[in-house]
Amino acid sequence: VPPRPDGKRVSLRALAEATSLHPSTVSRILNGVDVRSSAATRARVVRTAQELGYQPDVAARSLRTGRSFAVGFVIPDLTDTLFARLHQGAERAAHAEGYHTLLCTVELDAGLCERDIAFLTARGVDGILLATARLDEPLLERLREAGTPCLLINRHTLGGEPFVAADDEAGARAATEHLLELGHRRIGFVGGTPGVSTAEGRLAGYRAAIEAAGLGVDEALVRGESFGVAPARAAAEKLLALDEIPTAIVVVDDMMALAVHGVLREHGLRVPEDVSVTGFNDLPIAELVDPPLTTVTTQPELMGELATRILLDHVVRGAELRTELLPSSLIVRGSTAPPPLSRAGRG
Amino acid sequence: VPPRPDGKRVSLRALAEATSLHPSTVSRILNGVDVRSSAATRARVVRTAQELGYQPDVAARSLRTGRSFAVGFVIPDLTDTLFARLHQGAERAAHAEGYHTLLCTVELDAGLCERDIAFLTARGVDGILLATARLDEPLLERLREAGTPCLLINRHTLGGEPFVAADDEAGARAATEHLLELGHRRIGFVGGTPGVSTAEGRLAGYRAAIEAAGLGVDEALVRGESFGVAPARAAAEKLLALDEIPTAIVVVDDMMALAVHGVLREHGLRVPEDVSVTGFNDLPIAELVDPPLTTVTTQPELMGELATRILLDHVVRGAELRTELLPSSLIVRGSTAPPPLSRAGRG
DNA sequence: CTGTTAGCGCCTTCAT
DNA sequence: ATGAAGGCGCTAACAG
Repeated sequence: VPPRPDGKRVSLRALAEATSLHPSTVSRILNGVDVRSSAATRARVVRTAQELGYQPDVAARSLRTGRSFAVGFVIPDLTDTLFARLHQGAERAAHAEGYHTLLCTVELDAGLCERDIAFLTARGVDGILLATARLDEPLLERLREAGTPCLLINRHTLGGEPFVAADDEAGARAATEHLLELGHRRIGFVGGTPGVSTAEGRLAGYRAAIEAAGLGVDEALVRGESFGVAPARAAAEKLLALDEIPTAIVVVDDMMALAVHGVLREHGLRVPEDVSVTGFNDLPIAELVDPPLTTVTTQPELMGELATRILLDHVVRGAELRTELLPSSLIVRGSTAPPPLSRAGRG
Repeated sequence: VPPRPDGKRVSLRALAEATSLHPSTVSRILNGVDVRSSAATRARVVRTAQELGYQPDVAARSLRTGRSFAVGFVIPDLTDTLFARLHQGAERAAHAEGYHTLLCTVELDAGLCERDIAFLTARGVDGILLATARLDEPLLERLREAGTPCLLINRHTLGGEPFVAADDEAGARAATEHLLELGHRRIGFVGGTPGVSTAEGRLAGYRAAIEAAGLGVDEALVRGESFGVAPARAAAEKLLALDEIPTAIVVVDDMMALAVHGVLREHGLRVPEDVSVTGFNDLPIAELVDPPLTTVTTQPELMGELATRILLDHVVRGAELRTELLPSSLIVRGSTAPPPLSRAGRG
């Protein structure tokens, strides 16, 4: 006896009896596969299926087809709004194909680990979206062996695996150029975890802009050990301990930018009058704080949606996985202004 | 032929052959059910299971047992950190029992709707955690009929359904009392969506504190049509349009409190010098902004964890669902201070 | 155009 | 203490 207390989920067999057809015929019609039935019976079946509220049993279907109709979504921390937004897009695209996402929460910056692979493969996900990849991700090989397709999202590797991510370099370059145009010449950088493409890409964009302006990169101005509020505060303190402090700081992330702002405040410095600050990701708070934060936006929902579509195109229809680089664009708000010297010069 | 390209997941049968036992024996041993085998063979089976990396096929197991080993988690929007934190706790507790959570994202304040029920029951979840209930939630009856247990989390109904939630009333009362102690007598309230327990409970706490202080509630000071940043701004504008504006505002949510702060700023008012502001939920940004936000904390991870444990105790072991009210506590930060008049009086 | 058959991997009753 | 048998609900080959 099946333990389910209510004995009345309509099965395919019940539907077949109701329509005086064979289960397999009904199955074919409802799945739109091998449709040789007349339009009349087809309509009849579909209608009674709706009337009886037929819902195919996913477990049975999975067992039979070998597909679970789930994609794993490996993410560090939904508490970070960026990842929540990525997931929102992914969920929407998954539902559109009758799929659902299976969340696998991992430690930030730890990459993919055995436990996660076990969790996801045990549930037989048909594919994986990995948002936490490091530049070197040896365990991807394990997934390949297991035959589970994997698409990187948000962060990419150096191994040439397909990914969907924002153009981090262009975003950081735009932010830095914006500061250069305002007249800043001494621009600090508060970065993220080394070995992670978002951190490295944004740093590269910062460097590229500085060098394109004919200025050398002063390595004393490049700080940041890892993502996170505490590291950001530490990095800011180091920048403020310099003999000559920067007049602007490019920060790798919005929350971290707010943390940097906090440290500046503690030192009696005002944003943007004394020091300009830029962030990354355009979190909802960015426009609520004072001053509203100049930042780079990256359309995370779109990214999640696109990545999921690409992955499911592969899983469901056998298309090739492919890489997409999404544009990032600068949003100028109140946290950036000309440097104090040029203001003094003007005044 | 099963479509899975790699033909080599170890099945129970493979394990049986490896141990020269019958599949059913192996099953019994691994599930710890009806254990009549000798300790020796038991150990041998467990060991080889680990060696071969045996993972029971969830689909097959679900089909057979009628359990899906998944609980649905109905949530409005992971972008709101509160819900992300609830989920984090829930996920942890679910994993501890071999369960996973199946996220079902719904519109904020819409309660439970047909589509969500269909989504979750189609996947045969063994239970549902509903974080978006309204005080009147007629569709819960539908779930009862379907035989899917449901535990409310975060918000409760008036129908007496079991829930796990924070003491919203006590939290708002504490915030209001704190303002009263600072000397405020004209305290505004920016509330959330009517018909939702968190909004109503916090409003009730505000009222209770005002009345306990021997003051009458001035209904002109009670504003707010629904949760959200835009409604919060509108409510703040209304409070500032009064002949005599409040010297403090209790806001039903942190993000909304920041929005209110923004409106105050636009009107040339400083927080807390001119107007004090309190929030609710203690989001991570609360301590990063300037001034850091005085708010009420509610341990959302614990709430998610506890609710999941209670639900699974019911699902797995048949325990009764029960209600738990978690304490909320006030965190005093920089956004609250004595009202301007008393400061003038002191000065 | 429709029905028959078989089996996905597992658990559970019943028989040894 | 173990084996045998059956079936959960569905789909995909192969007849008719």
